[in-house]
Amino acid sequence: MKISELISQHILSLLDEADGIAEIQRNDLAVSMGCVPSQINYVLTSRFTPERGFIVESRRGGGGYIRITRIQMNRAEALAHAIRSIGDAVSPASAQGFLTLMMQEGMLDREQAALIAAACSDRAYKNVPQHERDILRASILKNTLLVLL
Amino acid sequence: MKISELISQHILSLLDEADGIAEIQRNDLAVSMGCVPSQINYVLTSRFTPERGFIVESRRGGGGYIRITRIQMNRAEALAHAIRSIGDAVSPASAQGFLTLMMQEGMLDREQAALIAAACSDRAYKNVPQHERDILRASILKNTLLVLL
DNA sequence: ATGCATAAGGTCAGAAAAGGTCAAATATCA
DNA sequence: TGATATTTGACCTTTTCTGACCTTATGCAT
Repeated sequence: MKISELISQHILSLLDEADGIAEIQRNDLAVSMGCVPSQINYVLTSRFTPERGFIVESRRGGGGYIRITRIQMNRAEALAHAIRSIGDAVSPASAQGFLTLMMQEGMLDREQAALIAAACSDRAYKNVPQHERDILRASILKNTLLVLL
Repeated sequence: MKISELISQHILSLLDEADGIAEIQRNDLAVSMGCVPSQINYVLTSRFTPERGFIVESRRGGGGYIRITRIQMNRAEALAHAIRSIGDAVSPASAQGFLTLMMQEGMLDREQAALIAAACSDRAYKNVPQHERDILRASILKNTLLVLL
C-alpha cells in the first residue's frame, strides 16, 4: 500500500472521530508513518484541497500544528434539515447545544452562532413569562437560521 | 500548551476582570508562569500590539510595573454608543431602520444585519402579545448587538 | 547633595521547535 | 514507453524560548 494512501486514511479517520476537525504535528505523524515530513505536505496538497472540501491551516514555530477541516459541502441542505428538526419549544441549554453542534458541523461560524445564541438567551426574555420562553426561543431560532439558508 | 499562549490568556483574563487595564510585575509573572522574564516581553510585543488594540506602558526601577490597556476600537465604541441609544421598546420599522443605518456605518455586515433582523421580526413573535413585542424586540436587539462588542 | 546598593524592566542575539518548498529520483499506470 | 504520481532529502522561514548584558528608578548612608 502506498504510504500516501495510509497517511490520507489516517487523517480521514481523525476527521471522522473529531467532528471534521483534525489537528496533527507534522513531524510526529511522519515518524509514526515512517516517512519523511515533507511527505505529509505532499498528501495534504494532493488530496486535502479546497476543491475536495478541505481547509488546511498551519502554524510554524514552537507549538506549531497543521489543522485539517472538512467543509460542509451542502450547507444549505444540512441547515434545512437542522431547522426542520427544531421542535415547537426549545430550552436554553438545548438551544446552546444545538448551535454548538451546528458550528462544529460547519453550518455556522463562531460569530453567527454567538449572535443567534444571544437572541435565544433568557437574558433577552426578561419580561416574557417563563412558560412561553421556550416557545419563543424555538421560533426565533428557526427564523434566524432561515436567514442563512 | 505553549507558554506564550498561557501568558497571553492570563493577561487577557486580567484585562477582562479589570475593565481593560491590567498591571503586572514582569518578574513575578515570569516566576508564576515558569519562564524567563524576557518571555513576557516577547508575548507583549508579539501579541499585545497597537494594531491588535493594546497599549503597553511600563516603568523600571523600584516599584516598576507593566501596564497593558485594551484600547477601545472605533467600531466597538460606535457599537456601544448605538446600543446605549436603544430605548426600552422598539417598533419593527425602527429596528429595521436602525440595523440598516448601522450597516451603512460599517458597524455590521449584511449577514449580521439580516440575522439580527430575523431575530427582531414580528414573524418570530407569533405567540407574544402585541403590546409586549416592542419591549422584547428592544431587549433582543441589545443582547445580540452586545455579542459584536 | 552624592554615590552606591537594590529593584525593577528592556534589548538582542542565538538556540530550538515547528512547519514549508522545491527539485531530483523512483515507482506506477495506461 | 511516456505521462503522471509518489518519495526523499537538502535547504528555508516562522515562531518560540532562553540567557547574558543593559538601563532606569528608588532609597539609604554619608
